[in-house]
Amino acid sequence: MRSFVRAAELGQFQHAADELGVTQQAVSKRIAALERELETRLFTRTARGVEPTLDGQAFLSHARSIVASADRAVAAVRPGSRALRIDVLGLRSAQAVVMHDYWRSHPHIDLDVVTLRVNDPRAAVAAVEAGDVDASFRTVTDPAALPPGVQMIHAFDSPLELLVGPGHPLASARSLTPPQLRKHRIWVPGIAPRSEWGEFYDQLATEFDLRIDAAGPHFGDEVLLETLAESADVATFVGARDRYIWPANYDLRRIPVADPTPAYPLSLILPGTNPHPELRKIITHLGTLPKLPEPAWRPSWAIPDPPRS
Amino acid sequence: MRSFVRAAELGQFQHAADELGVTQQAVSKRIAALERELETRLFTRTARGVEPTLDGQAFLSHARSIVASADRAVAAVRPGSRALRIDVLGLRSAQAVVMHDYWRSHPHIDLDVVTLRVNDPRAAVAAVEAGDVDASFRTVTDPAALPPGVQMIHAFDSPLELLVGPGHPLASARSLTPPQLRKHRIWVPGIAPRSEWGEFYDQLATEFDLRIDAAGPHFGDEVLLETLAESADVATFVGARDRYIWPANYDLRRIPVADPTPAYPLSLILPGTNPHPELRKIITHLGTLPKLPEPAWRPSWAIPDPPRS
DNA sequence: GCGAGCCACAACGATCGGTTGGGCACTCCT
DNA sequence: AGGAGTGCCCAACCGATCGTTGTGGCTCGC
Repeated sequence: MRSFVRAAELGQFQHAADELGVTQQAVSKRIAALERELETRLFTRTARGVEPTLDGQAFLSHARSIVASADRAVAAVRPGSRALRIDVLGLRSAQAVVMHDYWRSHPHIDLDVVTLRVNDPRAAVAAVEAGDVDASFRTVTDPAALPPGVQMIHAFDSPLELLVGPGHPLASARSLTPPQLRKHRIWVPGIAPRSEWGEFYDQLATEFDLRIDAAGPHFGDEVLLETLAESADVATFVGARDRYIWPANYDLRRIPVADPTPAYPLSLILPGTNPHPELRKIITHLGTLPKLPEPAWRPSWAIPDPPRS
Repeated sequence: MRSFVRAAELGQFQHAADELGVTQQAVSKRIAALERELETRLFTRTARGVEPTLDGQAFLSHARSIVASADRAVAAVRPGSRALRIDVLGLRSAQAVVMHDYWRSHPHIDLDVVTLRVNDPRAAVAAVEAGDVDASFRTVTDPAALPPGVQMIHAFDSPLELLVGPGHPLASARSLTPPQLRKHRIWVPGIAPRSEWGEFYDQLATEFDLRIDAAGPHFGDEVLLETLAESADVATFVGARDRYIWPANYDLRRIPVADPTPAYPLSLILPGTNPHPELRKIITHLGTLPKLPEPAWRPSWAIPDPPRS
């Protein structure tokens, strides 16, 4: 592939061979193999070199894309000068959506979004400390326990929305207040009791006297959505930015909650010194996200938004 | 690469091997080779399969991009179901810019922009007839001479702008009319006498009594631009959409011409029957381009704009 | 504790990919 | 017109690689 690209750009097999450190015959064989595989002639041979045919021109842009991707791929795992790597809770989470948006507006950044296969935020702290990831969208409820060299900052607030099926009594509401959710069963499966989210829902339930049922195992989003779609009295919470686009969307409705807006405060754990240079831009971008509508409710451990630098 | 992607998606070497039609050992060796090359562990081996490591996750998205590009690359040259292929005069031409804009707003189209290495528009007609390209942004001045099965339609009008260096007497004008260009030498090198562009400039010069000097060989855009930049009495014409971004831009100025606006009418040669399905969308898109400001001047052979369908 | 399932290692044959050497076609220069 | 130079292709050779079969180690579940 590289031989093809360089040969097309330089117009001569010989020059491409010199650049690649092989003989001209090797390049010739590579191109010939490519042409045999594609059953197409990619170059017209002239007296002073080669020129891409129409097929060769069409192939060239894709070939460039391949070698560029290959370079990025090795750069992504090469220690030292590797791509910015950020840990998110899942590819459908608001965190991932925000990072995706950022990537779409900055297409040239070398960004890799990964998910640490751990539940304990302290493992995420260790991963940041060890350099396995450059930053992690997780929250430790006791910031004082952070080891030196690791800091946690406020990322953005994720306001909650109620997700209900078409048969639910609140299905046609345009907006809801927390007191209106009283007596309705809210099911958030797969939330561990002592986790950040468990604490969050505990505080939320206590504050507004809600019935938030965190019990029961989580059999996957499909099961949850199907249950919601068919039930007339079960609802759940999702973040406003969470990605919920399925092939079959079950006709579910997302209803914003306000007065006050309950929001989960997302944090970013990152090294205290020498963060990845691209990370600063992302933090700046996080600061430009729309603010939460006031009044808002946040759990007790929420970090105040730092002054805009 | 495909082995890696499928193994990561399926979570087992065995399943990936079955899909790829090789043995599990072969997949294992491929991954091992990849890991040796990258000097990184891409999977953690568990009792019930494999799971991507952080590096593996980071690598995965790039690997997906590579296989997708590879698939597109072969599709681009596979006869039968191949990508839409359009011939433009050059990658900096207004035609190419318009196609690039179209691609940016329709990223999923499989579009290949190529350049036929011919000067005669009849060769472009033959290429369309033979199916080497799906369409060509060229113009034959006698549409009646088109063979059956090939048609030519109006694409869009490319208004002219004057390109001058900072020392030229017209350099500070915000806009110009054709009569104001009289007595100024306009140099358009590399235009063959009997070609479409030669005819165009002939008619333009006659109409407005201009000094358009098409003589002299064309030594490349760099030479032309450098000449313009250093000369106080030479100017040239460029299309308003032509791409003229060089690392050193020589402080050249583009000055629109109006009252009337001289415009080169760009045509599209395409098969009369069974055009590529994506081509219809592009033709529709061409119809949505901003119209030429009136009054306008076009050469005698300009095709009237067809009624909007 | 034992079988099932999955991955890694070893050995072997076929194929691939590179090199050297030679040849042909074309251009340029004398 | 002829020779030097250049650029690509073909042939022969050889080492590396790739995929196969066979085997062993490991974990999980019954």
